[in-house]
Amino acid sequence: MGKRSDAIASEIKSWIVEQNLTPGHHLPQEKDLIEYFSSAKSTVREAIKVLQAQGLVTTRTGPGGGAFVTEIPQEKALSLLSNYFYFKDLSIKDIYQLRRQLEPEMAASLCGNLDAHDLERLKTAITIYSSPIATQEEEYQQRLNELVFHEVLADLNPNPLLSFVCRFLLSLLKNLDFCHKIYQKPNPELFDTGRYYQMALYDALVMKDRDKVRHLMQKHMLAAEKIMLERERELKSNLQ
Amino acid sequence: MGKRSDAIASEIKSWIVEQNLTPGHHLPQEKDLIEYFSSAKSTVREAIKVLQAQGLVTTRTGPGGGAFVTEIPQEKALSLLSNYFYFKDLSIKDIYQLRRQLEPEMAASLCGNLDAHDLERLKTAITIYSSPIATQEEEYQQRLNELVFHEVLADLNPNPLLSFVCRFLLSLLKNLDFCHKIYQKPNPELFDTGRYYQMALYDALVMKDRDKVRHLMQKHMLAAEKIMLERERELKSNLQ
DNA sequence: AGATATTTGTTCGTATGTATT
DNA sequence: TAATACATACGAACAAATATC
Repeated sequence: MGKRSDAIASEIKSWIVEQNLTPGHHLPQEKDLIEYFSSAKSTVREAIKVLQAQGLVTTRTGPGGGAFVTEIPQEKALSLLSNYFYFKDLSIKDIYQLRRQLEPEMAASLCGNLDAHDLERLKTAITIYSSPIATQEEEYQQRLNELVFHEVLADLNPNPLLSFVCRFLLSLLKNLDFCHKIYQKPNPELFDTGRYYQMALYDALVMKDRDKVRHLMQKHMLAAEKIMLERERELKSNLQ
Repeated sequence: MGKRSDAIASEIKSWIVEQNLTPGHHLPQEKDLIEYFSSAKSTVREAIKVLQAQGLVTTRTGPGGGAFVTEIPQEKALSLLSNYFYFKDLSIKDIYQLRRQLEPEMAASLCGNLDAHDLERLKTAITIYSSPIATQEEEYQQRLNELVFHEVLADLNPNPLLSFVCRFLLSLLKNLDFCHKIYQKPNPELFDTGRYYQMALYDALVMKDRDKVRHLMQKHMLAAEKIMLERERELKSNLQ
């Protein structure tokens, strides 16, 4: 891979680590990079574009503008990672094998570390999806709102790794084609058990009963997986 | 974000999903893309460069060349994701909170699904790091070889998600700055317990004793975490 | 508020490198 | 070996965005 622009991109990237550049630092301007690498404008621009596509830098026009080192937004990282799994053909079983392990740990580790405001966020996340359903479109929205509770839990967790992986699993449930189809069908069973567990989890979090939180989330995940697997089976048999 | 090249990149990306293009499909040639988007050469090239940086396409020169849809290599996905955590300041605790949950599940789910060849791979992974240590440099190599066993386990696992996350945790242990430092110091305790657990795990996998596998890996992770946390503490106090 | 200067973004034409036939 | 088809690199002119006065 002797491509010049790629070489420039990786050299600039190694600047960032070697000089310990932090978000906000600005890289040399285009014209200086052109001179430094003695390359053409387009070539340098392609190099910057690579870094931009990976989320490492952002650019601004105008005086004082240029390319700035940036902290990759979570959304960007989620979308970059989902590309990797696009051709991997994930199943409900695959996703829940991780959720079963991680969601209980995440909820438990949060126990006792939530202030009143955090608990309030969780409460509103639950109420969002308690409202009655009118149209078919709202049906699907309810399925998504069901996940909001878990998204809030992930947001509140101080472990960036755990938080990210859980959010990624949630994004798969939201965006994966077959999950999309599963969620589009009415699913009162999933709705009822989901709501029950979320309310019970909220109470246990208020009580700071860590073991109960963990245990409830384990049961919640097992129940959700069971229902989702059934829907997945139905979906597959309908296709044949 | 009204940038033309980004808009072109995301339109091409949506072609890939809408037309269900699979790895190997080739996109229109540069000149056709230029015509289709009625944009300049450099602009279209920057768009392709974005997709390339994200691993979605690769390009080839020469007749029959062009941009081809590709399956993102695992290495590429690992490196893209590690960018996200570069500024996140992860700790041993963060990493092991996930390893504690996932490694036992991974090993257990493998139990009974390994053929003779797979077991052979595991065995050689263990023996790699049993050889005696001569130089200081080999000391560090030994620390890395210790992880090879877990990498093989991840490779063998049929769940792409579980496999990827475990590999990512391993790549953090290898590449993160402070882990690097921890691993550079002699650590006979980590070495001995590691080797003990890996051999015990191998035996349990041969015996297809799933509960024992899970239990051993849980203890292995707890032991490793304990030692790593101590080293991390030492390192931090040395810096002050 | 408006003009200006600065910096990235886009255009276009040309030349070079590389793999296929 | 030569011809062809394609990406890659070059460079100068122009457009758009934005901070400053």
